[in-house]
Amino acid sequence: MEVARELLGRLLLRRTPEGLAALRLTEVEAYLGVEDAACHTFGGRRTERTATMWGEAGHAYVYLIYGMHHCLNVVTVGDGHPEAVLVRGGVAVAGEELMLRRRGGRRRSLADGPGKLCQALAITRDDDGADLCTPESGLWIVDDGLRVAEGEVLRTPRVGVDYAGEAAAWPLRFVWSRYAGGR
DNA sequence: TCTAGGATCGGCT
DNA sequence: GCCGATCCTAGAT
Repeated sequence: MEVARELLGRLLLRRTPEGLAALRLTEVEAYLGVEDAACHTFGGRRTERTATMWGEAGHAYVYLIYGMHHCLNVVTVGDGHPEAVLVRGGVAVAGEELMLRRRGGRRRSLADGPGKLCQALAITRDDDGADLCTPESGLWIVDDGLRVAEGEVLRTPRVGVDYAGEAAAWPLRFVWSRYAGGR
């Protein structure tokens, strides 16, 4: 929850042969590991897919959903505690034209959803395990000093986890209110 | 080996 | 607001 809150306003950068692109994060969700029924590692599940969630904090956990979209997560705790933050949305601060091309010219919904965000940044399963703390990975997060005021942080239940029982109601979705609206 | 279903998106009504 | 696309993953057999 702490990392989710702190990621709002941070920059997610992406370097590929096509060029540099950057998003300022506006929407994230916390997934609290083995005790969270909405989390892929609920109940201690440990599979090939979720292997990176069980690994070192600060790395990317990328998975495919609905057979066609990718979702990017930031692995948090580490040390046997497989928790993560799902990156759900951001606004362009660099490389907007490049991201537009990848998104098929959809300027109004460039990266306001986890699948769209991955498409805009060309993130796939190949990026699973990437070290998000160094530019050398080509996918990394930086703090440029900007801070999102506490009064601008909106908290709601997470999206699409109705099946998760009690956990479905936990207010683990963090949204930068000035960018709320797009889902 | 089989099967059900999913941390979504976009087009259509 | 509804619904189909599309295929991997995980659990059951």
